[in-house]
Amino acid sequence: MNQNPTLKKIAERLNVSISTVSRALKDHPDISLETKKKINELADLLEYDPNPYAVNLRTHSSKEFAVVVPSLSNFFYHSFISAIEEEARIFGYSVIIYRSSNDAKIEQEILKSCRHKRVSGIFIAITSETTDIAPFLKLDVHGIPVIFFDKVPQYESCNKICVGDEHAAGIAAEEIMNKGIKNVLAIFGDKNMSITKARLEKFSSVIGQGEDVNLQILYATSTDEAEQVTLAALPGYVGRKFAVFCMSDEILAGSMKAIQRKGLQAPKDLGVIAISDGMIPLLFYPEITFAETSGYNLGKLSFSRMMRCIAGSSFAQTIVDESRLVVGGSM
Amino acid sequence: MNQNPTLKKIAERLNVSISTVSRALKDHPDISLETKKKINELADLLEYDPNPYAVNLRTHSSKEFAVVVPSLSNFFYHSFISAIEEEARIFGYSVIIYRSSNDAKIEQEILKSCRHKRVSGIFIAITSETTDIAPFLKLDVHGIPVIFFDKVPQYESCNKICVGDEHAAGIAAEEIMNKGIKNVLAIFGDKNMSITKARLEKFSSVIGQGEDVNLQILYATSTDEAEQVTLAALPGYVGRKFAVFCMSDEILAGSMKAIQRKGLQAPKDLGVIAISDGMIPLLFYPEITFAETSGYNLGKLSFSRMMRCIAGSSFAQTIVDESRLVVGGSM
DNA sequence: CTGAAAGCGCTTACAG
DNA sequence: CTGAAAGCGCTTACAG
Repeated sequence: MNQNPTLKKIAERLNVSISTVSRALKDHPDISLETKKKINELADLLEYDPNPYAVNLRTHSSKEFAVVVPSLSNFFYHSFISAIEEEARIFGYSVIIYRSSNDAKIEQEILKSCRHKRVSGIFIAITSETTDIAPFLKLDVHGIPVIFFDKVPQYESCNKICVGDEHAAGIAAEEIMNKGIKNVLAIFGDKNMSITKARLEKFSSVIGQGEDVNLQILYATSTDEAEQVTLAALPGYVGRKFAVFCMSDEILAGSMKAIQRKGLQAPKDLGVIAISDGMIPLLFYPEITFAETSGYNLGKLSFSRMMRCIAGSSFAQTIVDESRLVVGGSM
Repeated sequence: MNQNPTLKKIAERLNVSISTVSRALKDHPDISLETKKKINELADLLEYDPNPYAVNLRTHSSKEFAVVVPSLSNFFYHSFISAIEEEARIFGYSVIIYRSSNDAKIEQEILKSCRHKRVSGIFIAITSETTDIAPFLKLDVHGIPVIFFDKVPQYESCNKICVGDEHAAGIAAEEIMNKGIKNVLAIFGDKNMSITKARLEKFSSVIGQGEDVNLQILYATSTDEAEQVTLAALPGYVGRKFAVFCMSDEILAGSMKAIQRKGLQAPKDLGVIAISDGMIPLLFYPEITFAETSGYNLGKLSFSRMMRCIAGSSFAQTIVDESRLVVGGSM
């Protein structure tokens, strides 16, 4: 059973010291070209790769980023992770993905593991239960930068990269206004979430600028509930020119079920518009028009912020990514 | 900046040797109860946790499993990972998730990283490009068990945990027969994939047992293509009693779009049935009837196989998880 | 230009 | 029951 090659083995075979091999492999200027050449050749031949545990033990640094998300079955996080991986590859980092299952206790365990592993940095969308952000700040102090994305804490002084909730809600509302629709049924998520508040406020304010507009606002905390409330509200609109706005994919899935159940078809019988990461709107015909919240963009932004932190930038910053309208056939 | 506590620090504070601390913390019988007690108390107080790099360097073993999947935006893999994490937590292992992006080169890099990290075991769904399985076998030889799941290689002598393709196709076909439907439009995926062959063969054979049954088989390698081929085929069926069978979620998404586009509604105008992991069928009203392929079950099966390998079982085994019918309202 | 040595934090065979 | 010592594989200040 051939073991992984080590510096020692290479050194013995070449009759040089371990130090020399180590230096040659990292192209240290002290080592002669000739020595470097023969060492590199043998290392290539043996497919030498440094033992990451030994390196870490010595240097206290891993070239690893951690990404922590509440859930993986989510197009938005998926594209976020894609963006991080793309960038990380370029800079020679690898990416470890953790899933908190939206459980604050698991999140704490993951954090601890990240600390012990001395990851180079953490990208995290916190759970909805997370209240204590002291552990995160502590990591930052210990030299492990933390970039919060999407689900971020209220606390001001940390690095936050967010979806432009107001902006997305605004362009959805404008699209409704542009179509001259005067009756609007808007379904929002959990009243207590800051994301709901931000989207609701902007949406209402834009819609409120129209004349004679009739806006009904409902809330749902799950896909099932969204189906129920939409189902109950729809009869009041049938026959009139109206639009349904869904503030998220979770809501959209439920509302679309209610709409199908009532036998209504967009854009003939009603308009449908959502804020979405872009997966679910494509499953229907016609495709649903939506204000896109792009995980991919957020990933790119987060990564460049991370690299700045690693380079030593210490001030915290909140970055907001703007949304764009993706036109389907549902309005 | 307070560093992480180490054995040395605890030893110094308590005026004992590092060896004693190490032993006390792992409840070694040699150490007196009294000593153990005071050491454990201090360790708790300091929130001591062994440095995983040092432990690994010494013992050549990490308590980590790697899960490698082609894609994360997939309900099936998501529930597979859930199952693995649940079990791993119980046994004190942590789980690292890698994504190969269905790229054989990235897969190789991940494998290399797993080897260097000396993970305790690997669960992998291989890419569709993967042809050389020698690297996997090599890991097995080096004492890192590899459990293939879902997307598995042809090679016989390895541990494979698969979805029951034949079984799922069989129960979907039976459901169609039971409903007395004589016209069947079946859409399958990439002709070259073994999964397609297995499902097709069983499906055809069960349908073939019916009398006067008219079966049309089409292929599509993407959601868009599924939409196109379904769209082209539908007009031939309108007005007759017929069913559409979709062999996967990818196909289902496309076919449903075509069905919606033609203004057809299940179960009034046609029957719809699929093989699915259970996410997409729930987005429609009525919900689509499907033969379930459960990632969760597969995860549980894979994990118990893994633990057996770690315990020393050396013979390879192929396990097939059977499917069950989830009745929606589409038939 | 090259090497010997110390040390990262742990485990464990050996000695007492 | 406890400790000194070696060593896992690496890096780097120090010496020559």
